[in-house]
Amino acid sequence: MARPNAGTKGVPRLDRESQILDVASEHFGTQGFAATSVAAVAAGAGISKPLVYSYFGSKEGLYEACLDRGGALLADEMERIAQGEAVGIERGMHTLAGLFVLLEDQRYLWRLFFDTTAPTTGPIRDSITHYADRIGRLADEGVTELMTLAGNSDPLDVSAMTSVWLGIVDSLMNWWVEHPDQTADQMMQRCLRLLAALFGDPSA
Amino acid sequence: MARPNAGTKGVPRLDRESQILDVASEHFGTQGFAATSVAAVAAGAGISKPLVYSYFGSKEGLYEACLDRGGALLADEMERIAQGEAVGIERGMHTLAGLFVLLEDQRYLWRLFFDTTAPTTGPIRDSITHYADRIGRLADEGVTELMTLAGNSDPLDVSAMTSVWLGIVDSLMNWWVEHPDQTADQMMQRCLRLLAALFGDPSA
DNA sequence: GTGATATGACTCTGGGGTAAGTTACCACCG
DNA sequence: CGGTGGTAACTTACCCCAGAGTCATATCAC
Repeated sequence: MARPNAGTKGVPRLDRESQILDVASEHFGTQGFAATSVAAVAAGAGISKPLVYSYFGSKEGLYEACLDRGGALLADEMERIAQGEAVGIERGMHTLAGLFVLLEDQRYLWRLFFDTTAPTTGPIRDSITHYADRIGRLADEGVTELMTLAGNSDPLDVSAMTSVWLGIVDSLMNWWVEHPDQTADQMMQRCLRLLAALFGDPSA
Repeated sequence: MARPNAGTKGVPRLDRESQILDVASEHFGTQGFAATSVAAVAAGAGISKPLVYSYFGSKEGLYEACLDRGGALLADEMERIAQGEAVGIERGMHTLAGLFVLLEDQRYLWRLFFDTTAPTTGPIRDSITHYADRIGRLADEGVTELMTLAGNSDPLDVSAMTSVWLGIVDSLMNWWVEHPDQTADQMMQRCLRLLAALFGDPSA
């Protein structure tokens, strides 16, 4: 029977995969795993569902591919930043600056790794754990430095502080999503002002 | 045909409703709306699915009932705390102390109002908005005070700082969920230590 | 022609929602 | 104080559909 839209459109697999991952990451990042449907992703990419399955195997495979691409991007950049000389609060600010620039066009990416509706078993669990650990280790490192300088090295305190730090990043990313007109630079300036307000920085 | 488990078990409606809401709030709060199934809630409460529907009408009705009960509890307590004299960081600490005591046995409750998989239309949207606004207004009030004292009253700055503050509360609640052995009092002491580490409090 | 790109039209399962029936409690009547 | 009808509390067994996943086929580049 006639299938008027079939046949290649001349888009190579790797390009198409990348395009699908763009759409899928946004859906997963904003709606969450459970609330995202593969059909919606396919429609968003302007293709049909079977092509998505042909390239990624399953919904979980698609999510995993998003995690791998996004996680590598995030973790690599954060590890690069962590090699700087800054410590304590300053290191945190450098990290934020890097994240703002990196994620300006995909602000939802951060949330992929904090989705409570994601499956907690199998390769997805592993992938989330892997990248969350890489990111978390850097956060932990920075927080440990800061806490040690302040004379506190209680492991639970460090753990809680790390969680708070990641929560701060999370809430800034969410706020940014809701304020699309804000540039990365404006975000950074804002963070510096907030910091100044908190610490009564005389330069404010 | 035989229905060996049918018939009343002598539990009055209001008691049963409350029990269902306990289970449902925990599921919704930990798994999120989309990833929670009514059957699982019913099983958790030791009853069958139709009873849940008989009492709450729909999955959304059930969620709304959770929101109403939890939201009233949260907002009332936070409004009570806000009547105190404390300002700035101190007010924040008082709020945390109150929340820790209030939520010691239902730490997931906070997350009901920050679930991205919840429907964004209809009465649920209204209910979330209502309580999030009540809570958010208090947070905004406290943050505005703090920022004004520091000489910054830019509305976007205040908005972002409020978001960060709510994010801090959120991350502390999440950390608490993952550390069930920690008491409310221990949490409060920990927060004071973290604050001291940040601000170099000489009393530390 | 061959293989990569692509799709229409299916199947099937999980979970929201329902119809109809069962049992226990209780108020009221005799 | 026993019967008895009404209602509240409950269940089994089902319907139904959205969405995950598949199959057979069609088109195009080379």
